[in-house]
Amino acid sequence: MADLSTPYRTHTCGELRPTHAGSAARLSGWVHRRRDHGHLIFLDLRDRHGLTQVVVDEEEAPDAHAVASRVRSEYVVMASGTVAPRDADKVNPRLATGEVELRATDISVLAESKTPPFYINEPDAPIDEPLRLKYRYLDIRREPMLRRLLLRDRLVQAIRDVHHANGFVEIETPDLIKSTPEGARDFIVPSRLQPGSVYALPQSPQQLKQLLMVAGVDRYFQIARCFRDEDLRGDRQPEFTQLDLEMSFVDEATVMAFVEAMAIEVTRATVPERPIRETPFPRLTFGEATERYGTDKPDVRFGMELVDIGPALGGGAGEPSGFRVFDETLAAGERVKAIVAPGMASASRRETDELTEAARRHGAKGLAHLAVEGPGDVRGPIVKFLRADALRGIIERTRAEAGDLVLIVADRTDVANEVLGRLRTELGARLGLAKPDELAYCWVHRFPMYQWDAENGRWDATHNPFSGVVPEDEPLLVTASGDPATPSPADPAGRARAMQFDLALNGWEIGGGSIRINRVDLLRQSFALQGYSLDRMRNLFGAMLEAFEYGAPPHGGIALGIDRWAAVLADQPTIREVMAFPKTQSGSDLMLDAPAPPDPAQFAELGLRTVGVPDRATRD
RNA sequence: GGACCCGUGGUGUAGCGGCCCAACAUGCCAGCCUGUCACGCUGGAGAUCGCCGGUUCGAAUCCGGUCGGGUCCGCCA
Repeated sequence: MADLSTPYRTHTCGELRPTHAGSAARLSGWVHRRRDHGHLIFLDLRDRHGLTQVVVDEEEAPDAHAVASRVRSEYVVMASGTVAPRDADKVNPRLATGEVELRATDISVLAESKTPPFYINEPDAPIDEPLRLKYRYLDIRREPMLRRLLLRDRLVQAIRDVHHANGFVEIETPDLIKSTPEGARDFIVPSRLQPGSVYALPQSPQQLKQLLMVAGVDRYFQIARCFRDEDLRGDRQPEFTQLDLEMSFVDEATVMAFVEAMAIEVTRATVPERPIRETPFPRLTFGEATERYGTDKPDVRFGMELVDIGPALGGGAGEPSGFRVFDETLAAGERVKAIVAPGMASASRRETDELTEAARRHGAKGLAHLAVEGPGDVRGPIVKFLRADALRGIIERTRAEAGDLVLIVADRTDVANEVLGRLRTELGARLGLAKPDELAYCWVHRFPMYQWDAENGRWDATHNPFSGVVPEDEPLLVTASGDPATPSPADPAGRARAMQFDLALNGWEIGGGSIRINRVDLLRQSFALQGYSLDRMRNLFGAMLEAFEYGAPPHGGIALGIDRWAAVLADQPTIREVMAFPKTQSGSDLMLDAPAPPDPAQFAELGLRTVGVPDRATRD
């Protein structure tokens, strides 16, 4: 360790113990709290390491006492004196340093402070978030925020350790790159040297890391800043951080195995007190995930899975169930699915109305419910329509028990899954079904390669456009017509599955990866299906396409959202809580007051002027 | 682009047509206090209720707009 001793302090505010008793010490920190007893003043001195009580006795140190009596909250103070053990009845068990105190002989004010706009010394006090963001440097002085940034530091540190221990090389890639059309809107940066041209900020280092594979780097990782100009959410900021990694000469199993082992080790190093629910991580195909949980990022801490009750209703083929909505849905080839809300049979009319309203908001035409009062005693508005055996069949298939509420959606498969998936998430939270400490990782893989973009009449990559196809599905990468220029929703390509894998944690999507296409012919074929002409491909991905002519090794990797990962590990509802300086939903930095109108001189230099924006968008 | 919620002394809340030129807690200021640790006691200052407009005899309270913040939809491979 370097020698970091300074004139300002001999110890931190979290360091002194009874073993230091009798020795001289000097502390510097912020005044956390002052307790003035007239001739005796107590100062709690705080730094990021802890809190130490400083005692100033007017008889012992009149000068120090005079200084202490004019000191206020958040003043930066240096206190020198002797470490003294406290009498047994004066020990403060809530402080790590509570068995000792510093008897000050000398106190000096290093900096005064205005009264802060909110409490820094009361960790539980609620504060309006905009205020916290404006004074983020004060917010970070508060213990909860500091604790979360320290957790994030442990996370990133553990990530670096594990990667280096496994032969990965951390390489930085540029932030001024070229715009590519896939995915989100780019942030662009005008070029001064080439007026009229722009750089784009990377949405992720995707192409660059693949080029590093072509370069032979073999195992790369980076804690990379990424930028996407889309609307914000609790789990989305315009700039965010990814753990980006890529490996050569690997298959799907190798990448997933490494990421899984890495995630476990990193989790244990970061939050050793939180149990990981299941290892190896459960693996669900995309189809299973959506059928059973109604989402591709399931929270597998609790069951309450979606159940297909079609078969209990005659499946549209046999005897009709008696309830016309169900029978017509099944006859149309659509689905009737259900979830069981445990203990909610006694839900009030108001509660069931709210659930129905939520279902409608999420796109369902309605929501049927059955309250299981006891064995054979089922109540609800649709009971009178249902044949007895259909009703019995529903209870059997859903395994609903006395006291449970069965919620049923009859709709297209995607609607039924999505609606019930959302209800499951909401009810799981409301009913407290998940153990709050538990960390439930799970893999979702075998995504469809493409989804049909009805608006543009073409196939769109479901995830990364460079993702490879599952080998046995390679023949499916064609259109029905045989010409990639005339795609249709019935093309075999729609059935092709990607070597794509997402990592979910407690219902958050924290990462997505794949084995990439490393053959130029397949890459071209895949892009052609997505409606890219050869010229457009060259313009957009020229470097990649050319590089792949020079021997691209088989490779694959993943990107994990560090902010989301940290938020879940820190048990926080938004990623803002684990970012030092986040932006508001409208993309403002309330502390720096960004974005701000441009300086016209800067604009002129770049050959730019604003058009069609309000007056306030220009600065004098 | 859309839906919904929030905006009252420094902070967090209460008040939701007249009882409010606004209450409570805490913070702040002053005085007192030698063992506190959310110290205590006494006293004091501090908000025209985000902003603009309207309804009304009367608006913190109702309505419209606007600004700011949040949740969600769209968007985000």
